[in-house]
Amino acid sequence: MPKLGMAPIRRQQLIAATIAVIAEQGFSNITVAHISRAAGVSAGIIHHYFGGKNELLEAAMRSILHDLRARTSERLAGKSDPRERLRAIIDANFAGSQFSAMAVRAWLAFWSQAPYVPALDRLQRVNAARLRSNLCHVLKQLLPETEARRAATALAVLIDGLSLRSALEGGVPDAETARTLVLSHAERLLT
Amino acid sequence: MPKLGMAPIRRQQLIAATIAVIAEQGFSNITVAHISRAAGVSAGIIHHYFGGKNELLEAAMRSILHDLRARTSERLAGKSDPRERLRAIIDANFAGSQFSAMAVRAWLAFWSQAPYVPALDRLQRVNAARLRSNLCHVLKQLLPETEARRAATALAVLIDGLSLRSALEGGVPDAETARTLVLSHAERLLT
Amino acid sequence: MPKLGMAPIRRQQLIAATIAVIAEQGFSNITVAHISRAAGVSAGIIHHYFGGKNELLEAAMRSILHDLRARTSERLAGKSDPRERLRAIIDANFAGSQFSAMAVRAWLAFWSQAPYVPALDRLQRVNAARLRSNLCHVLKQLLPETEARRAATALAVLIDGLSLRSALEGGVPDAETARTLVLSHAERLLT
Amino acid sequence: MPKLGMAPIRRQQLIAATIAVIAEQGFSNITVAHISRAAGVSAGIIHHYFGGKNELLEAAMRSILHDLRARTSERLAGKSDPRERLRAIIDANFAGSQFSAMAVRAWLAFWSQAPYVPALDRLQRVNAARLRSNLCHVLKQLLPETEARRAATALAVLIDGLSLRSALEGGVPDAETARTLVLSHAERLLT
DNA sequence: TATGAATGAGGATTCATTCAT
DNA sequence: AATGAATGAATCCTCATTCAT
Repeated sequence: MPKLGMAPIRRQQLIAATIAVIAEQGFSNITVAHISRAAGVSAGIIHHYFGGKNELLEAAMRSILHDLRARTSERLAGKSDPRERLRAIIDANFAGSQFSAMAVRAWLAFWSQAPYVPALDRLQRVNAARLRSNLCHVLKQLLPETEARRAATALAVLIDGLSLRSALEGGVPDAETARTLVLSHAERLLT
Repeated sequence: MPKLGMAPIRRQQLIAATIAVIAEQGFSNITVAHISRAAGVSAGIIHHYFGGKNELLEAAMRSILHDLRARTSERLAGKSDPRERLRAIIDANFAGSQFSAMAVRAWLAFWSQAPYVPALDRLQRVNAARLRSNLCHVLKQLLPETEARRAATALAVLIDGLSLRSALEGGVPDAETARTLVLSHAERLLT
Repeated sequence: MPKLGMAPIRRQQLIAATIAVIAEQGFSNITVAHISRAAGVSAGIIHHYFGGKNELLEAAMRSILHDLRARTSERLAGKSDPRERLRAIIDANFAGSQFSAMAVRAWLAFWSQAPYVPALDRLQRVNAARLRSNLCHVLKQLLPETEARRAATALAVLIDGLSLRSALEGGVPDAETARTLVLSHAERLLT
Repeated sequence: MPKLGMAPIRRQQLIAATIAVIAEQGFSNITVAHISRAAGVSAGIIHHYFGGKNELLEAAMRSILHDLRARTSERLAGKSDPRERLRAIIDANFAGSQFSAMAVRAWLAFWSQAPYVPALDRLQRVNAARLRSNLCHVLKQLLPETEARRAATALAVLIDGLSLRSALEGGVPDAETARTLVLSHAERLLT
């Protein structure tokens, strides 16, 4: 049932299906057939809209990253107190879809591929740099520069480590505990 | 040229080649052809010694884990001071081949597959539990139980997070910095 | 923007695009997408006007043959001297678009398909028969019948061989040399 | 039934099947499935031995050209009289498998592809140059150089044109008539 | 023990064609 | 009349696995 202006809808549909399938089957086992079936469309349409499997995968990772970024901006908006801003950054990484079971699995999948796929690697690096820069910026208002930088690295590593652990343990991730762990570490760094 | 007693040698050869190839190409891109070429043998031999690709993969992960365990025991041997023991555990995770560029890449690859392959999942869980248990055991001698458990989790997450980051950044991992980061965090937890 | 009386225009547009694309990409590599893009229209329209890819291909070959026939009639018109008529036939085959780089490539493409596509085969045979009959008719005025028939065959073969060579060599075909070669051969046959 | 040293046999088998299938189905319609079925093997083996469809196609054309070259050398061997040598060259082009129905069809197919496939183009050009050079060399012993060169071109064009015609007409090619036509033309050029 | 030949299932991709708008 | 969305069949290719030698 061909309609006009389906492009953005289908693209979004396919990206969502891709993330779901990656989370469910892992990166090495996904096929365009799986994805298209999950999206309720034919396999050929993926090439129509994305040009190929790799491009779809890249678009999916980009979408996840975009969501994270949007969530961070949103939570940061209107806050000026450094501690509040720190909390906002951490929360953005452990809330909503980001920390859902599906999202962490997809994260893990993309991480595992990034070293071998330049396009994914770029995205991963940009994202890592952004997280660290966000943390660093806030921490500089609370700590001396050298300290701030070290603390930013430590927090970023904790955040990634928790995502990883969550993906590996399965089930619904315990966002609350995760947040507490990072925040308590942050507090310790600030005193 | 059939020789007697080749089994353990060949098995070791193939496992080493597997880890090397995984580190170099990632998990989704390896083939038995790659592995056997890297090992300098024919493709068929893999089935002779391991029964199939999956079994070889499992053996490779088991081998990595075995190495880590051996290294930990070795460093722990003869030490009774809790702080020294803590340091030994951390060092075992960031030293020698374990933290080499190849090993972290292989780790990441196995992590990404574990949720979808029961055999790998078991290994991953056993390993994670052992690390936490090791840390917990030591920390209980320095902190109240609840605190100790929380601290063990935090340190384990940091260790995994650093491996992940190291795999993603490429190049030779900075084991020194990694160790420092974890140890300084540990110190903070103990005071 | 639907317009009335577009049919002949669109058909011509598509046929021209088809010939251009065949010349540029060869027969095995053309797609309706290529052709429609070259014609600046959508892919679906081809089926609207021609019913399918094969029919369009047939129409394109028919168009080339039609041009050749028109050119021959034109040059033959008003000439009664046998030698002049012979020259006219030859010239028609090596002049204008017929012998252009594009046309010879298209010819070659159709030749290569003809044995496997009845519709194209018919066209090819009709054309070959017409050339031979034209030549034979003229030559009979200059030579005994048996000789004439043999000479007609030789000239037809030379003409086809030159088209082939020209298609294979690429670049702008040297129509002048081609004409000279055939005409000098013709002269030799007549003396 | 895997055996050792099958490589050359299988390669030859597959090349023969390729030529047969091209002759039977044309270039645009052949698939690796057709070829492998004709050779009585599986489709995968083509990639094992040739790396891919294109490489097999190239090998097939190379094989045809190699045969022609061998046949020419063979017929030329031990002949020193220019007219005899000329006859030998022509005969090599119209005899045996070369002029069989299958071979001319395959020739036509390769011709049609050459302009779009560099590897085939190279082969085609080398072959054309060799034919012309062979003819030229002989004719220089019978005619002044300029004449000889022109005559070589004319004979080469006739030979190609006859192959083309033969492919288009189908059935068993009339090698006898072809040879007569070229030879009579040659005689005329020499007097 | 070890190899290389061979297979066949499965995957990505291409593409002519159909059809609602 | 014309488009672009959508399909599904067909094609090339990959690869784990099997097996005779």
